[in-house]
Amino acid sequence: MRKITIKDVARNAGVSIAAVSYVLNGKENKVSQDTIARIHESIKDLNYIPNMTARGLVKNTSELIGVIIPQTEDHKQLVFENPFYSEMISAIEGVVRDYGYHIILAGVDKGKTYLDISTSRNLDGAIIMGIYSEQLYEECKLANIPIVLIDSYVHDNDFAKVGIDDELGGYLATKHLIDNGHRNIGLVTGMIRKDGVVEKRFLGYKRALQEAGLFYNSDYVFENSVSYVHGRNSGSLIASKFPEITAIFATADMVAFGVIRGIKESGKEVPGDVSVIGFDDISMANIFLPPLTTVKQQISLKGETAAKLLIEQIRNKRGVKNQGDRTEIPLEVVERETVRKLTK
Amino acid sequence: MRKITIKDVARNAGVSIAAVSYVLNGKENKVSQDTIARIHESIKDLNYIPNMTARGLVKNTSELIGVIIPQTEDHKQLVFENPFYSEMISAIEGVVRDYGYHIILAGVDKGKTYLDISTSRNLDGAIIMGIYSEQLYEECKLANIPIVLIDSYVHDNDFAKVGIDDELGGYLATKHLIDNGHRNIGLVTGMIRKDGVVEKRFLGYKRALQEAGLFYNSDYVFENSVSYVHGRNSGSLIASKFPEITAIFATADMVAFGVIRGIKESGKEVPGDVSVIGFDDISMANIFLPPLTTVKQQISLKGETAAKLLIEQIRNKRGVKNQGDRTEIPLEVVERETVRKLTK
DNA sequence: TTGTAGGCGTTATCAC
DNA sequence: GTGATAACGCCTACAA
Repeated sequence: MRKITIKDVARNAGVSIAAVSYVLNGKENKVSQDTIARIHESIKDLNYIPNMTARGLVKNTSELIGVIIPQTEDHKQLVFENPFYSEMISAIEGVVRDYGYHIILAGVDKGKTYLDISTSRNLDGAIIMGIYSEQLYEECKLANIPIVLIDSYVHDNDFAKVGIDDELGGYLATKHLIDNGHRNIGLVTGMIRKDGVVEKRFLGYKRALQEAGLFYNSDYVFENSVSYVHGRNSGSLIASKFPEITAIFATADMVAFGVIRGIKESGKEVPGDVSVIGFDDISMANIFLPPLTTVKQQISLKGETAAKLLIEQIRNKRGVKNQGDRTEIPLEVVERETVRKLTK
Repeated sequence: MRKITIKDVARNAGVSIAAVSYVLNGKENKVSQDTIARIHESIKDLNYIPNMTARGLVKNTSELIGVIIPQTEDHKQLVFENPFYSEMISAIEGVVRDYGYHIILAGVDKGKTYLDISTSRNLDGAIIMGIYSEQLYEECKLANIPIVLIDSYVHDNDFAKVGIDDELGGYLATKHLIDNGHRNIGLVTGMIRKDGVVEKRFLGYKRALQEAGLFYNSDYVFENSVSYVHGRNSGSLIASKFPEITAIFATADMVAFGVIRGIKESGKEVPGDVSVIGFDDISMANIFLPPLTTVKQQISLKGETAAKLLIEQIRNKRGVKNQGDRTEIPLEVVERETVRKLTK
């Protein structure tokens, strides 16, 4: 069963190839009403579907958008265990589809894989989630396509960025704890890297402490991977060795889940003995028991925004150059059941 | 900055275009060692990256694999909130990448979108997750590319299928409850559709009941969407109106989470008052508190298997036609803390 | 308004 | 061994 091409519809409609191409591309003013009708009919008859590959070759576009995702180090699997990413991708796919694009999902290995996929697939644009090496950013520039970075603080005007005010988020979380009467507040977090979201949250944590006249104690920060197990380890460590800590700010919900587990395993209660606040508000946060108090970032909105920004850039290719702005999605703490008000 | 092509490489190396193409495609026996070396050097020099689009046009392949995902009805968002899918996609992406393919992620709207994407993008193959209408399957056949269905029981030898023995899973879950002394066992589940996974699990539930000489009571099955909220509603309903029910089989972990929440909200305990067993063993199952007893399907393995099967089919295009086999991933119940042994 | 023809980057067939 | 050159399916001047 041969694939049917523009030629077939041309023949079937008794017109030229060019005519078909015209109506396919909306240049209908170049074609008579009669021809248009005949062509449309043929298209329907033959069930013709344009070949994007061929089109892409000549128009030098692909209607394809790359979504690049962090790689877990060990597994060479996408970091999908964290539902955070799935929610965002889902959102991205939604808007992108509305505009007629499709998504290519790809992890990036070591080496220059990114540039590879970008140019070999002729991507129209890309969304990059999470933080990467400088090298990746350099590659991206070479690729020379619109790119929007999610959650990156890289100082570079070549990329549009969407994210949140992580410093504020850290501040909000910590302040919420302070407002509830807590004074010795632990921080359980992933690696604090320069210009990473985690660092900002950490900074917010310190600011809230300082503003409240509280002493920042570096013994109270438990820094490791942003993972459930790290949370769990830290939780039990805190519960057993740091009885003075009455509240914990975990810089990701997944970590918070671990913290709570660890605490409970050490025979203490949340929020009875120690309060916990998370970060992200992934959908599990409200499903977990007890429901997690956390600072909510609107994950879907973030994805949508990134997608829209990207498409805008793609469409305005010739237009104004992107300014490197960072558009920020609002934040709010949502109170559920893991933070207790300290009376006394 | 013009994109550099095979032509540039040829010129730079002082050889013909054909020669370059040869070494690019491993037909090195047709080219002298010297030429090969010069070409490789030029490639590196110029940082040449082949254009898959052009290649695809002539070879009529794309090295692209479609991953089609169910659509939630309301939101037009991928059904990604269920981490189940993310885990699988992650697995798929991993193996597919190893073989040099990329993944196009797409939800399918109403209408014939699937065929569209498949032929317009010239997909080399596709993986379809979940259950769809007959119409979709018909479309797929028209597309005429290798397709593997995940979790489908469609009677059709044109597709390879990978899944699990859902009937057995349902049986195992229910039997586990029975073995722990429970006699009045509720079933909380998504819609029971003919040939759907849920129906099979339902059948397994009934078989276990029957085998144990237990009465099947249709009042005890709570059928609605496979969602957290449905679980929650059913949980509280059961806890308040069906005190005789001491155990519940929820046909998905997400539902089980809801059930547990509902039960607790009605002032009862899990597993103290009522036991709950889930299905899937998504990663949250072990993170949830209490850790969920559930029947584990190896989600990643399922994705990997599907991907490998598909690639095999793609590679053997000329070879044996797929037999429509359904390869099944083993199942096991993993005991955690939501099922209590009834002594009485 | 319509059709012809060149070209997008590659591959592959044939001569040389 | 090597190199023209005709496809692949489509778009778009340009000419008719």
